[in-house]
Amino acid sequence: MGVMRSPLQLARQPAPLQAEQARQLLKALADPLRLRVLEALGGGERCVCDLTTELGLGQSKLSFHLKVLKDSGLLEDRQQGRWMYYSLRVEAIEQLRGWLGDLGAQCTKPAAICP
Amino acid sequence: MGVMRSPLQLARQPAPLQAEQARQLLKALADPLRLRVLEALGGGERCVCDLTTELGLGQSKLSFHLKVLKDSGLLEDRQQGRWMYYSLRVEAIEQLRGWLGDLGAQCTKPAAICP
DNA sequence: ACAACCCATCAACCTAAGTTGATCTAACTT
DNA sequence: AAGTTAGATCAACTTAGGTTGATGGGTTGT
Repeated sequence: MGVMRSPLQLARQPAPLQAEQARQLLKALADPLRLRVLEALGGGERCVCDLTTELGLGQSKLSFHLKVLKDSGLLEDRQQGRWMYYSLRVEAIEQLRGWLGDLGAQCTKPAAICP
Repeated sequence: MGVMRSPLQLARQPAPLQAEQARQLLKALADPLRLRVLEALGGGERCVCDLTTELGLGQSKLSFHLKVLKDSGLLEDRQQGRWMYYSLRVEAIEQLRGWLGDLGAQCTKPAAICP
């Protein structure tokens, strides 16, 4: 019984990341505003209304970035009444960490000489 | 005697990364072509001429991306005769890994309730 | 049912980032 | 010295990404 999952919806286990998946995470992380959002969410799950006031952002703007983060797999959301709660997916971060580890682990081979 | 270094030229020790520095690394990593370059460099130091043929890239294009990677601190270069050699800076990768670790470590706090 | 509220989505706009071909410099070759 | 090669840099263009204000759908409160 194979585990069905969409390309960006990462598996529950810290399965090794492929380059393209890693790139999506990296791209999502590489924005100052989104980093602020993540830092805010480091303190735990928050609703959008809190985040807007806390970060001083327009509602539409924040919504845009939350979507980017969610689509990358870094966040998950949960609706409760009329509020949306967002929280970090630590697993995604761990996977990316693992991927970076692999990248760094390679480079111990000797150099190839050019001419 | 203080250690003089430019903002993106990272220190030799795995000193903790600041958000902005991390962001530069993330942005540099978040490109498919640059990931291919890094993978190629995972095998060790390479000269530009090798990389162009190996990756099938225009010279100008590769040069552009190498500059981005170098400016972020992910690569270092070395000139020998008329060849430029590029190699991974494992330390930068380790720093980013550390930063990701810190980010993930935060989120164990309880959720704040909204209304 | 109506009003108020939370948030996602859309379209138009604006800015940043990657691509391409050309030019320029520095280092070897003969 | 003249020619060749490796690679950086530049300007013009193209594309991708972020911003803004408006609209709409779902949920709660009266």
